[in-house]
Amino acid sequence: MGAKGKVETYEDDDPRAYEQPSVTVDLALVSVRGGRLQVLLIRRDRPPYDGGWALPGGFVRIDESLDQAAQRVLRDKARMSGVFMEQLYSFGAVDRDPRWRVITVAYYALLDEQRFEQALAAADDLALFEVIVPWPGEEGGPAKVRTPEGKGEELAFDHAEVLGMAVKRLRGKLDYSPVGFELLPKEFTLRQLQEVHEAILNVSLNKPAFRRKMLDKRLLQPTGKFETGVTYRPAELYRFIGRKG
Amino acid sequence: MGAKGKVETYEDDDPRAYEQPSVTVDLALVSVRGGRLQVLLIRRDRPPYDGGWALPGGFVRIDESLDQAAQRVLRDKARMSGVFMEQLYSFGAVDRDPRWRVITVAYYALLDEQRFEQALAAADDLALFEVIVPWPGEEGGPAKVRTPEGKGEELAFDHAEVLGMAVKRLRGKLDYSPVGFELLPKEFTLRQLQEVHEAILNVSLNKPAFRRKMLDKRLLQPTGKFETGVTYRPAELYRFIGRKG
DNA sequence: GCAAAAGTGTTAATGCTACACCCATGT
DNA sequence: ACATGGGTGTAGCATTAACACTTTTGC
Repeated sequence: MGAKGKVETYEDDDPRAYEQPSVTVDLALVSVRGGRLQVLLIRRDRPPYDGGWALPGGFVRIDESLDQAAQRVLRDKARMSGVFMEQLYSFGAVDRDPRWRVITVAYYALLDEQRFEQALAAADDLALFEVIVPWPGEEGGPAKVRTPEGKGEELAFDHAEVLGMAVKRLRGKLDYSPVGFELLPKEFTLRQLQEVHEAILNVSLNKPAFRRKMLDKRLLQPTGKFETGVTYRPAELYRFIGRKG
Repeated sequence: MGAKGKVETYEDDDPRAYEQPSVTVDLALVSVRGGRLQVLLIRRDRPPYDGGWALPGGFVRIDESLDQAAQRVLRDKARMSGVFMEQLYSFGAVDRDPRWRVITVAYYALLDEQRFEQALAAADDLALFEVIVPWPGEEGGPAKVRTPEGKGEELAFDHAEVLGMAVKRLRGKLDYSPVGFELLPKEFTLRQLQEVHEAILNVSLNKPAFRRKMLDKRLLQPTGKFETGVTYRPAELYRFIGRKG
């Protein structure tokens, strides 16, 4: 690879000189329903991990950015767009796919209950799982998943690590960013917001303290409307000031 | 690409069906010297960005993980190993390199003053720059760099964004993780630690408050030794309990 | 003694937790 | 009337910020 002149050239410029790893994006589609953190997974029907469950994903094409690839996968697999989505981390162990060398750039997307159910209905190959990540996960340990009936299932590839890191990231961003609101409809009660926080953190929170902390942030606008059809005093509905006009 | 059977197959399995993007790792080698945040950059001697300054980087090979690739680049470019390094973010805009489609996985590495100077001395193509990122960078705006003499320089590719995000990440991790210690020698004074924090955050901090906050974390061990050669009362030297025995 | 920076003590403000209590609704 | 959860007030605790002050060194 004839280096000429300087001892250390900046780079061996031409990528075609090497065999290239492939690049995929994988998506953790998460929601909170009934106080539980949930995720949409796709069943593998061939080896490796035949019968296991995987995050939906796909190759990054030569003419699209990483973010565009993630959006495309979201459209193709869940028939959905306009969802809050952020890049999570890139996973590049050599043997993470036993067939080929594949680097994956993981994203997580936050779906409110309605969109989550839309996705579940629109894509017949997606299934819903609860996510279990014990509290002090610290250095992003792996997540476990189980069916709503409680049956534990195996995650394919390194997707348990990916999902574990997604939950860890959510936990970290919860107080200083509006991720909590992305999991709720446009109008929601403070109790719903608290349930979202409790599901993500896997702890129970003090009601008055939570309430005041949220209101003090000046990110919530009271609508003057109230929930209906409840047998107790109806809670006021709030809007998040910022995203999702 | 003949999909058979199910409507949505899990993935078009074979990566060789597509033209593949290339993957590189780029490294932000940062340190704090003289109360200033600094970075090591490499001069480009050919288009694109001829004469501009870039983060050292290199292609990810087929038989090495992302972390291994980052370690290799650190060895090759800075002749160094055993340095604290973490993955930062992956950048994948289609036109971020005008020649080829290249996705880069960015890492940042934290060097103490001594290692920083070793790297600068060992690699004749690296140069030192000060990093300027105004405080409320919020959504990780681009960084600017200038020479120690104050001359502003251009960063190649999207490396201003990468460096900006590295600083933002450092700022975020400063309170709840030991990143500050990685920029200091094994034994250091509390004033030095404060200077590191001030340089990263670009704010000035209250001395007694900082002191107590650090000591209360139980991460610092007093050595009983004191700095020498100063014209004022010598400060005690502390060690970080944890990393770097 | 003086200058400079290390290191300590005190007070005030702030934020969070816990708990008690009242309010509004459906049955 | 009562059960249920929404919503508010208050007091206590811990953490942090600000400032004044004392200590130790070199000159």
